[in-house]
Amino acid sequence: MPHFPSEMATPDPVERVPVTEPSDGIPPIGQKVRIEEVAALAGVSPITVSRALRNPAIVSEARRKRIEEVVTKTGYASNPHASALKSGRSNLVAAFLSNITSQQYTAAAEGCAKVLEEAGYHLVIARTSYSYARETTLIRALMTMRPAAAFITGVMELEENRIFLRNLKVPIVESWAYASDPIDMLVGFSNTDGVQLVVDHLAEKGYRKVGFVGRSSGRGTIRLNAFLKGAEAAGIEIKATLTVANVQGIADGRQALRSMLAASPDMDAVFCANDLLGIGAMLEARAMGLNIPGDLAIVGFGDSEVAAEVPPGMTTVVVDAHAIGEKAGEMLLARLTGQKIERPSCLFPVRLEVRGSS
Amino acid sequence: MPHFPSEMATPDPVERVPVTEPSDGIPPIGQKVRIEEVAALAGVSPITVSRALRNPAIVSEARRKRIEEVVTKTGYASNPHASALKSGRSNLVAAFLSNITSQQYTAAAEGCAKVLEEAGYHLVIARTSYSYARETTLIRALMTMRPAAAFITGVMELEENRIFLRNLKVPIVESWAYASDPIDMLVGFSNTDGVQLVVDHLAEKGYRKVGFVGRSSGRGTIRLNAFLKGAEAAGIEIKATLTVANVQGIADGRQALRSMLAASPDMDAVFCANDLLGIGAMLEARAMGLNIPGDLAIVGFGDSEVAAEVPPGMTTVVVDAHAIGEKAGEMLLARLTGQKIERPSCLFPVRLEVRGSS
DNA sequence: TTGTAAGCGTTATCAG
DNA sequence: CTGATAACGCTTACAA
Repeated sequence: MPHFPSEMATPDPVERVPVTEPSDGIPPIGQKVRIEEVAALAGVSPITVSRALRNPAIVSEARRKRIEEVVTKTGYASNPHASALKSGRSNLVAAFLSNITSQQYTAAAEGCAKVLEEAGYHLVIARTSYSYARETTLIRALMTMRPAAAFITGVMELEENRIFLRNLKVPIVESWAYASDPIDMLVGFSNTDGVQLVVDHLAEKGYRKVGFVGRSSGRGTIRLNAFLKGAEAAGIEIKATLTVANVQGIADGRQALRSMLAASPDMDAVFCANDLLGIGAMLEARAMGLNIPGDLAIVGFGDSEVAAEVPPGMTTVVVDAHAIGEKAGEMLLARLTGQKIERPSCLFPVRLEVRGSS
Repeated sequence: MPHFPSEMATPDPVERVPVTEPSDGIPPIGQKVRIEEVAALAGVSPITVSRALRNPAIVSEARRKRIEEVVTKTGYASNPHASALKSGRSNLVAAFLSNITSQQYTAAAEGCAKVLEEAGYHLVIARTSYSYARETTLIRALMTMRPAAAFITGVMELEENRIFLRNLKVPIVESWAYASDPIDMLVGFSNTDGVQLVVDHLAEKGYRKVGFVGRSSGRGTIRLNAFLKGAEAAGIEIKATLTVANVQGIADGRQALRSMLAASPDMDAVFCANDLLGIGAMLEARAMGLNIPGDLAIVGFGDSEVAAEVPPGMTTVVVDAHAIGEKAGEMLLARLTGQKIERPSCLFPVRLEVRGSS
């Protein structure tokens, strides 16, 4: 239970940094300047200031310089709401993450935000994956902000929302899967191929009685189906499949492994459709005294930070989430700056990182 | 290297959900209605619609009902930019995270976003911790959006920015430390007390030759200093301290442990100022064949998901990041709805979760 | 290349 | 409790 300060808690000596640096570049802070004043000081009209700021090339060298000086001196920053109101487009970019605490998605958001921020855009992050109704409400709410673009970590499933987003005519990047008909653009990888790498690897190593743990919706289904199909073709017997509803934590992985082994003690390998499940499975297997990979091989999907670190190292399909986010940011930016995108889809190749667990 | 689609990649069969549900509540999507039209349809003036939406109590029952009907029917959503332009305040809340990929901070952001979204606010997340110059630029940029409030995962250090934020007169919650003079409000815990719990625990268990791994800036300093001071008082000898600059990953923890053990092989315990470092240290210690806690005890700070799972379980100071975020959201909301906050600081008690590693 | 005029959609203000 | 009026600060459209 939180409480209010009392003599019971010791204050932390927080270090404060006084303003020491000479104001080298950083404009004075805390003012409220309008474009009109900048214009007056620079001896031009407001619209010229506006142009100098958003499209310097079309303003004469001399005036541009003068304007820039005044902007720096006054610390002018344009009011994004006024700008958005008039132009119908803001400097916000909407990011829809199905899970805001997922390392993978936040890594992607981080990459995307970094690229966009350099161009003056800001990411508004929203969490979607609770229910379709909530997702719909959320998209509507965010889109009233007239974001300049949108980034979706995943593929929008609800047709109604796809249509809505498409109609907005803003650049949109979906991601994380190789969907054939993106709303607009796509930065993804083939889950199907990633899973196939796993199947091939397991087959080659001689594993024949395998289990599957994964989520039961969205991409979870893709990975499950790809696995079932691939395993059949490779002559691998599926001893057990276990899908967890919406969670993907380490604890779920532990639990899943325990259940599956109870039902099918003779499994020789388990494929976990994401790394956290895989790590849970590895920890549980070791706790049960199993030898990895001797008694049981374990393979994950996603290459989270821990995968390489959990002994003996978890074999996993590598997905560079940060790079996906960066690429998404670049594609959005290209569109926003009027460049033609010749290919609306960018695919990252999938790769299996083989480690000690298989 | 990303590439563009070719025959090499297999498309994923992405499941699409058609619009089947009857439009129960969810208004039709994709329209562009203005307040004027709603007013006309309801037979009132635009300002009455505005009032009915933002302060229903001051509009007569009859008109309010009529307006609500029209709003539902038309799917009207007010333009937040026009609103923000006129009123000088938006429905955005700025969140400054020093690290957007930290589980702890995103968990807090998640909690905060959840609370705020129920009241119609949206979190704009920005990453601050690169340099003071960047932080300053970022704050300026975000604040031009006239956010209704701000949430900071940490305590703002730069005095210049503190003053700027305070002058904006919007509700602000700092967090994650017990600072004595917050900009506005605070939801935190005493790092000093948390570290003291660790010191007491180590002393009680008989560890006398300990090492410290942590970050060298911000809260890192607080934890380091508290540890040095506490250890001295408890008669514990500090064999080694190692601070890493800005990273806090598992790999850093491994590296740090190796360096420290090389320099001081007789350490009997290590305190890691965050869990990821601690987990790295544990994995490395085990890889080196050390027995935990027999040869070496390890204690972390933060209670990340993995702490409990890495065998034999890592002792750590528990910080409920999600709850901190929720509480922050509630305090901001209270202020935004005009409630008086009697106490500007809310502290969460600290607790040591003792597990197998010590 | 620059400027003028007008208005984006809402809400503050003040009068009824 | 309701309405008329006038902005909020910027950028589009058009003219020079």
